[in-house]
Amino acid sequence: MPELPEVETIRRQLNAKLKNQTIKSVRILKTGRETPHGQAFAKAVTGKKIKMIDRRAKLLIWRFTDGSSVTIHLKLTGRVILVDKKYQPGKHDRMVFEIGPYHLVWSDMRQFGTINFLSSEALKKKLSEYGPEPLEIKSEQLAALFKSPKTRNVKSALLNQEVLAGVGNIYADEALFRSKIRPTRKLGSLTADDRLKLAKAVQEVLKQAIELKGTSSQDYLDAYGQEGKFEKVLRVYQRKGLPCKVCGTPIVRTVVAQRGTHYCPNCQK
DNA sequence: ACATATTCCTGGGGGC
DNA sequence: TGCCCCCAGGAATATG
Repeated sequence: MPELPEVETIRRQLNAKLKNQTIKSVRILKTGRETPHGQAFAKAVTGKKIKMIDRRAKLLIWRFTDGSSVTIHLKLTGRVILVDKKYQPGKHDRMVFEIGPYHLVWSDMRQFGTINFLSSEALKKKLSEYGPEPLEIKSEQLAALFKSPKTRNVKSALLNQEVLAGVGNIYADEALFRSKIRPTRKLGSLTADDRLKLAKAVQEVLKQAIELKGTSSQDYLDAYGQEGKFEKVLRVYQRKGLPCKVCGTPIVRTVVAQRGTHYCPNCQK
């Protein structure tokens, strides 16, 4: 599922192609997850010139030269892929864009994803709801976010987009493993050393995942339809019952904060 | 101000 | 082989 590293990978790929290009047409194949609804969406974005492709949290943002924008949240199974002009739309495709000489398809098997056309004010408001970008602050600043509330468990803090932006289930579990912290720990039980280790682990995991172009354990593909390679270095996520790569103890899967949660019962205290 | 439950949805896996 | 049931999960929303 697309988290910060996956969306950042797509952002870089799209920005290289779509910057300074104009949206020539929008074909809506399936309505319901866009605002404004239906043809009003197509009408709003047709003719807009892309100033840059941006990202905030897990949100892909097409910033237009007039200050308006399109935001796409891929949720669990969304894909945004550059295709050629002869492309035949598939079952799960929702929209096909013609942008300068390029063609772009947005698809979403489980239909959780959203796409919105926003005024500059609406975008500003939306982005203000997110916590800081973990790769744009110092590890000490990131560590400070894990101080309170003391009763919140550390996994739900990592997943909460208002605490920090962009971490989802895969990288939360991987960062907790790397910092040897059990996902059920309350923030109030973490030492200053735990918080700093966790902050550094979050940053390391996200950076490495961007280098490897994300994780494709489920449905994620990048803007060229390619899989990410982070899956090969996963240490706990989706490794239930497999031996811990550090100590050999079988990895445990439980549910924390309504999410499947993987950890090593020996390494993570 | 926290946790927990529910909702959206489809493909895939387990059970028989 | 083929049902049926259940489950994954981001985040908005409702409820405790």
